[in-house]
Amino acid sequence: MKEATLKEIATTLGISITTVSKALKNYPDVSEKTRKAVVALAEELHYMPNSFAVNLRTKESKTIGLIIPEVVHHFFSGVVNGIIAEAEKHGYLVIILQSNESLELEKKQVALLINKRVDGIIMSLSNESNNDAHIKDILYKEIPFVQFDKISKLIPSSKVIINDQKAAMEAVQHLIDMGCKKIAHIRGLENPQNSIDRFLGYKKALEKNGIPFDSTLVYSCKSITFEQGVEFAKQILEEDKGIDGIFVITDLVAVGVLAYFNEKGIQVPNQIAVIGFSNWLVSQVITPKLSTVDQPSYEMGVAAFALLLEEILCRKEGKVFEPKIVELKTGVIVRESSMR
Amino acid sequence: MKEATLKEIATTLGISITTVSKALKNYPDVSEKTRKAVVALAEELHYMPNSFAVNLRTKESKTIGLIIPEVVHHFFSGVVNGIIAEAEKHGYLVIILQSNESLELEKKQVALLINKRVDGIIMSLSNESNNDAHIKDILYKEIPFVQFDKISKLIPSSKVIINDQKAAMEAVQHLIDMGCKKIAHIRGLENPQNSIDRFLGYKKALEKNGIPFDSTLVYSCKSITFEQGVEFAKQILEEDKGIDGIFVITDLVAVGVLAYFNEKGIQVPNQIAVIGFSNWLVSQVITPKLSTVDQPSYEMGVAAFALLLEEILCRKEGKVFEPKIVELKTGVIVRESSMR
DNA sequence: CGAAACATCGAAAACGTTTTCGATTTCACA
DNA sequence: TGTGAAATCGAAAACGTTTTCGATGTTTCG
Repeated sequence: MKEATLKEIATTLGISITTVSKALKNYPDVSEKTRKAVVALAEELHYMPNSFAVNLRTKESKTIGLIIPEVVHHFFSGVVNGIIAEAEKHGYLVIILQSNESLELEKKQVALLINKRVDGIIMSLSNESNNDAHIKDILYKEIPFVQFDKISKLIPSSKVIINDQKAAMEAVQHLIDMGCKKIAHIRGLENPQNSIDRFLGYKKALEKNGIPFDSTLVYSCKSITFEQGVEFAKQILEEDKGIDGIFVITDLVAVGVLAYFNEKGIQVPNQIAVIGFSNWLVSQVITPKLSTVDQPSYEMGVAAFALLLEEILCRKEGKVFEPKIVELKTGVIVRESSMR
Repeated sequence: MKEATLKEIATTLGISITTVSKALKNYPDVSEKTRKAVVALAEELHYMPNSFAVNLRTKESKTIGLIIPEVVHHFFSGVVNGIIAEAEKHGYLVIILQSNESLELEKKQVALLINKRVDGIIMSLSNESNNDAHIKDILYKEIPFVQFDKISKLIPSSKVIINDQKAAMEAVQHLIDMGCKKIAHIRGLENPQNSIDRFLGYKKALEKNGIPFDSTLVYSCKSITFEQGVEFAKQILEEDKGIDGIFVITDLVAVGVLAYFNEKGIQVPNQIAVIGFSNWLVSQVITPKLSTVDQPSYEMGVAAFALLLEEILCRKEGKVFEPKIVELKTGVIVRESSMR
């Protein structure tokens, strides 16, 4: 089960390794005759360049690393999809690692990828991560690096993001346009930037429409779960504050809200309108169908790889690379839960 | 930004490359004194072995390839999760490719992985794929290979599967136990093995309970979608055959059925009980909560990597490897949609 | 004291490719 | 026929590691 090598082709053809290599890479200084002979024999032996040797020689692996908090997540698997597709188009393969939102694991994985000498790294930070040494290592070693979604503004690298604040504003504006007067917000955890930004967007939308902000209308999730949504929905009904619209941090929680409202016979959207965030699959199959904000996950993946490739090529030429920030558009998807 | 090498350490310490290499790998024939000096300097220079060179020398990359039909799918992302976790535990990285159910892409990707000289390949076949040349290539090249979920029985490799037939039988048995007398089956596409097996399981369960099989109670999906479920639910109500239980090929379609029944005020499970397959996230958040069959996706990933690793190690010692088949247990998850 | 055993080291080959640079041959043209 | 240019080839170094095998020096022990 020996693999064919340049040497093997060279000796059977009675020429040098150099010439064989050149023939296969269409160098101009090899005659048509020998080129054809080489190509023919290479074909016959199913010759494939040994990528280990090529890597060593060229100092690149045509492989990039990707670290995300979790694969089993609608948004991230969409991004993964985009990255893989775009990478493959350009002859790159993708190694995926999962931090499970653990800073410690994330550090290990960065080290692994650096050690593997990937040509670049794309990453969405775990919640605990921020401006840590392992990230600086990447920059220090001048490894092309792109952050997406959960980013650290302190790290000077290319970034692909959405404007969470603007997206949230549009979602709340939509509720207002639908006639909602008293809008609650079920927000995410304290720390994550997107949680904060969506909250700020909610506030700004109220301001812009002259609606006074009322902090008792903001409910903070302890965890991003269906059950959390059920709980807050119950609380909202019990408090009976006259809330007629809810902007929820993400669809999963929003679906919990809908489930409880359905059970209690609350009319959605007529009594209370609901809008979520992220356009999970579940939002399209729930009754009533959930309005939400579309995050272009696939496109984010494509953009992230494009930026990475740009940096890879730029550095290859020895130039300095100026990090870029790409902000992708979101869009409100209006469905039954808010249409009135 | 020069990387430290063995040579660099050797020259600054005035010893040979050989000794440095041995010192770092704890060979017995290097004195304690020099070992400590080497380790200290290596630490100081942040020495990391150049994996390209190691790959070339050892002929292994500590990397495996994974080809799946699609990442953005609850089941597959679960498997991916298991594989990545288990691989990392053993020092392996995972390159993921997506066939998008296209035979052509699948072929290209197999070639890519072979060319990359991954240490092994794990794969779930696309629907069109069966006993094709590109798969045989893997075996011919003696690359460790494991199939999971969507497999070809014609390919003699290790496999990780669930018993779709048995799982389907149990699901239907559950409906019967709940008192269903006339049970319909919404089945999947014609070709895929799991679609066929689930159908056979449905038939067997009926037989076993002395219920005559009625082919007019079987509805064949043209596509695995929510809308398809809605459509068949409508048809079932219109036909009014007295159906009181439905076993559906997968949760997504089952949720479509539930949505239509909800809209028409059909009582689930009292008038018609419904059970799905795969335990998608959506099945837990729909109203009524959908009974389903749990596929241990994470465990399948773990098992698949374990088998692959076994083959890798076995072949490394030059032994012949005898393919193994692991069949994982499924379980019926009883929720509201069938509990009565 | 001489031989054997042991401890410590290093030279060198090998993995397979890419690329530089010089060598050789061929050919056109003055 | 001689000269320069063009065409064609190959030797060799380099990438950084691993490992075999032999060399040298040191200790032990009969």
